[in-house]
Amino acid sequence: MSNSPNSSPSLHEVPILHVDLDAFFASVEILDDPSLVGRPVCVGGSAARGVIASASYEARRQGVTSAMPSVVARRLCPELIILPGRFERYEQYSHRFHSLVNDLTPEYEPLGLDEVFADLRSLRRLRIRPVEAAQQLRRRIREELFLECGVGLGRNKLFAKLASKRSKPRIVDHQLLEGPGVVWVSREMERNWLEEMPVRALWGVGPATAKKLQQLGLYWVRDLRGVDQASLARHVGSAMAATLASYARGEDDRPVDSRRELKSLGHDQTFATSLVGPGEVFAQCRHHAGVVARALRAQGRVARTLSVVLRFDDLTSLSRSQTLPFGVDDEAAICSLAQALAGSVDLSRPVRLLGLYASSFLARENNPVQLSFGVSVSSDVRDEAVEHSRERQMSSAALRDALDDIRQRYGANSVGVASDLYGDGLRIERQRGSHAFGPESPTTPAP
DNA sequence: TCTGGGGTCCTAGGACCC
DNA sequence: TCTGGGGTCCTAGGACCC
Repeated sequence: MSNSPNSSPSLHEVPILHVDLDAFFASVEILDDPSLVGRPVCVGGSAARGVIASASYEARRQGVTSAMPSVVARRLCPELIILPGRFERYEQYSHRFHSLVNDLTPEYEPLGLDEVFADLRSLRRLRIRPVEAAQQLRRRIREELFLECGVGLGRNKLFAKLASKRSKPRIVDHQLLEGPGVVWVSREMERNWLEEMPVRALWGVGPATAKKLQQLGLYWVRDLRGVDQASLARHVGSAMAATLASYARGEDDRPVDSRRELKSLGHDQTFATSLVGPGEVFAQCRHHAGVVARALRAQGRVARTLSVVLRFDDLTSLSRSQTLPFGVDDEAAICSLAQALAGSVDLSRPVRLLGLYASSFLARENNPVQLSFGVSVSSDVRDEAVEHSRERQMSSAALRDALDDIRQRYGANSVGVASDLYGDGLRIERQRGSHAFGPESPTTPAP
């Protein structure tokens, strides 16, 4: 890796840039609270089932890494400070980060809050060398956001990402070693890079795929070169086989896409103590429905498909979904569908995680039926409510049909859930017992 | 040591239409 | 009367990314 500045490559050679902020969440926390400087800081869940989302380099020196269970992290580093995370704050920093990249080129594609790919080809007329552009970007991120980052440059996303990984600081024997900050992979270097790379380093190869490849005797990227793609496909699927074959040749045709649209959104939560029984699960559905409904409205979208995911104490998961002929963004409607979907599975086992996801988006103005229900109607819908009373009747009927359909498919009545729609409100009752789990409190009588 | 929460994409089977 | 094949949508599960 001869990344000496005097052999700086051309834009033609390394048009793709990847930036990755160092220890992003933890760094923001330290910026906002200077008393944390020099201390081992993490962001993550501190409860029994929590994991580390981001670890400062001081924490990493003690062996703490992201995705590590917090229980383990604390054992490695008893003085570890685990903060709960303030995602609105990280989003503010992320927007400022994106706007610095945007000053370089509008052709960029965010990956999470703290990484960005950029296509530098539009800089051609400025006669700026890619390494120079990368160094400028790093300087601005440091001087204006007070954050550190690593930048990689390559022919495509594959090499840019591998390069940015090498640009970062490393921990060796509990000591922090500075990284080069900017790393590029020139055409001559590409083959050597791939030669020494384990398959696990490739994008899309996680623990499961790595294990399958290992069983086939494939440990290194170079091992993939001679493999017959059709026989590889029998083990890892045709799409993965094609991707691996391309990457092994250093080819990656994924474009930098600055116009990607959100395809799904949702909310899930792992509980320190598992939920027991339909009552607790349904109450949590209502909370999740509120989160998802607000997120949809913030996006100006309605969703036709809702999915519920349950994870049990043995870590097995199960999902149920339903696609409607119209979109919803209303808390009451989403809640009743979520409860019907959750109620269609056997809830006698404790539930460790409950997730609720929305997809198949429509723009609100393209929704064939405008849904609205009493308790959580947003103001703009309420203004239209009177003149759209007929549509509202339609939507109530359509929603009821959807709920009936769920019960018919899954035999939901057999697990003790029934529902009724009345007026503008919605209520779900358990057949056994008189508890109500609708939008009203359990003791509220029907109007 | 025992695994979060935000997402994306792929696969496979079934239903339905032409 | 018995049967095809392709396309699209939906559902469920799994793997992966940060």
